[in-house]
Amino acid sequence: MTDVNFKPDQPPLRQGADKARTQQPGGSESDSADTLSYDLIELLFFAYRDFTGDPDDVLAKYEFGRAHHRVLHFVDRNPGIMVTDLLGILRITKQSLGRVLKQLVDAGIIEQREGHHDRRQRLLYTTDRGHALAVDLTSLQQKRLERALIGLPDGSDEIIRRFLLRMIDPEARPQILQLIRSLYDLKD
Amino acid sequence: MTDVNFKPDQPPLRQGADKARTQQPGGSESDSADTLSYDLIELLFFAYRDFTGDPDDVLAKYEFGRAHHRVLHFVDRNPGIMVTDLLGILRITKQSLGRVLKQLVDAGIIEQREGHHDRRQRLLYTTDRGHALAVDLTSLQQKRLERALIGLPDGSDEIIRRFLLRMIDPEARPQILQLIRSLYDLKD
DNA sequence: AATTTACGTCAGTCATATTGACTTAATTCT
DNA sequence: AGAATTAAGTCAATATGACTGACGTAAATT
Repeated sequence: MTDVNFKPDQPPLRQGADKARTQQPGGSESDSADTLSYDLIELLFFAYRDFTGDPDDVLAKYEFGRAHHRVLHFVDRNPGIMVTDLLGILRITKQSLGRVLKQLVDAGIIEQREGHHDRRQRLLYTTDRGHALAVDLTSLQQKRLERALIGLPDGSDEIIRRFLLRMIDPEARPQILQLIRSLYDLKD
Repeated sequence: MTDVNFKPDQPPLRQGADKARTQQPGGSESDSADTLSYDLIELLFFAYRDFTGDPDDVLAKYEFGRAHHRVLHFVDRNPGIMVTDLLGILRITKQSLGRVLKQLVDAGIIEQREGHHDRRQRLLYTTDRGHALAVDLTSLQQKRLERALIGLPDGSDEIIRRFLLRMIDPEARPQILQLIRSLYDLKD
């Protein structure tokens, strides 16, 4: 067994069923409305966990964490991005970014250059090494996505893209679509 | 503007394009193989962020975090679960769970009862309050999922379920399918 | 009777995030 | 030209959620 610690020889969890509330786990009884369905929620939880797990393993060798990955990813995707814009994408504070960014710069993964027109700016770029690492991490995730998609009916990726886009807060979608340049045409 | 701090009046990010590496962001040039595509990766990132954002806001009022949510969720889903099994699902250590669980117990959200057959066990149950909170959080996420699904072609949810399942490490799938009882029949 | 299991706890550490205040330099506004 | 704003960085303190390693106790299993 890998990591998860189940005991498949025991009755699959839940040995108790004594209290008041009708003891149906995802109970279709006393619940809010028309039977909560948990499957998508839980699938998303586990899928995302494993999705981020691949890069995490590689990053660990560099003594980097997920925060470094996010910064590296968006800098590599947006060469010359301003610190302020990066903060906006990541929705973290300057102070949080500060430490992580410094480590990436010190490690020769990210480079800062003065802005052309605005000399207050420190535009961010990946170095060649940094770009290589970013590509490495991205292709791990890409491979997982490809493996998950093969075997699904034609047009599934389109459906999944639309689904994911619509999971995002409507107000945030325009900016994200802009970020993901390849999807300008995606039907909402 | 909500939260993301873009400047739509500026050229949509990236003002620089000077260095060596062909400055195509997701470069179809020098990259590993057949053009990395970033859209699904980024959609998943933002979708998951907003998906967890709804519960986070509610939990903040209780002074709880995402760790509490995960514990609450899986205890509510598996009434009478053993501490050991919960650790296995969450893939965290006893010590990490300890603090969070204690807070949930102190707040009257989760209840511990001695095992029937095995008196070493502290089986975990949500209290009525805890169950109510769990339902509350779940329905927020459920609503977001429903909003994302309406308008998609028939059978989309099936495709998405299969996709998400296949994003999970193959070794972990059996246990997860067992956890998500409603999906026993899901075609791999 | 010895071993293993379930649970808890003590103590220390780390990574990632937060808030608030303040500085410097550069740009923009009036 | 002077005032206000913006970009970036920094100091200091704090919180959360995770980790390791070690140890203890009670109950079950072998």
